Amino acid sequence: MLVEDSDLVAPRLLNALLCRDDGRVGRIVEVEAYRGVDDAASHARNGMTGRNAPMFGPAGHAYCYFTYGMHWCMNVVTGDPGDGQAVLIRAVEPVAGLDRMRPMRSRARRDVDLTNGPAKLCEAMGIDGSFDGVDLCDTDGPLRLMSDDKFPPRRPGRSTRIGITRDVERRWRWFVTGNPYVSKAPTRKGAR
DNA sequence: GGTAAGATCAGC
DNA sequence: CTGATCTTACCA
Repeated sequence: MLVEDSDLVAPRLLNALLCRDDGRVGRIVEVEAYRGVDDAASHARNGMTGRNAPMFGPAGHAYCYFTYGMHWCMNVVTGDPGDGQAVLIRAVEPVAGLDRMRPMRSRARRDVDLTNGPAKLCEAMGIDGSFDGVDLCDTDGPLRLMSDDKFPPRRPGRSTRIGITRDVERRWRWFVTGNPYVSKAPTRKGAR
């Protein structure tokens, strides 16, 4: 069920739980789909490389990458092996383990700044390169994707993707409308 | 071997 | 709006 095109999986990951083995838990409130080798904005656009190899592996595993010389971001691989499809987790709402997150994000004065961005949530939850490729469905793993009784929103907010320079018109970003942890207010263009 | 750009963030 | 900071990937 996770093995599908990333733009179909992405909105369904909203309200799912990202869980660390130490009790830190975040509810996913913002995602972006990167659709593989045909997506000019994706890290997979030029095929498999050393860095993006996990994107071409099995669905349900993590793809973590280092960028701008200082930040880690994480994706959920969604396609069949060889597809290169993944969903970037752009924001979560902390629901447990806040006391462990705050020390990791000492620059964040307000709790809302703990996890309202793709690199911020990784810093808060301690996600780095050592999580690259881990199976998010492994119940004994260090990082897990889970669901509870809170279903994905029936009508999620939607907009163009953030921070990219190619294929900027596609509306492959989804978020929980009104959630304070969403990283950016929807851009006028392409927002709803 | 050199280099440009990068799925970001914080501070001015 | 700009600086930080450095890995990756592409090109010669």
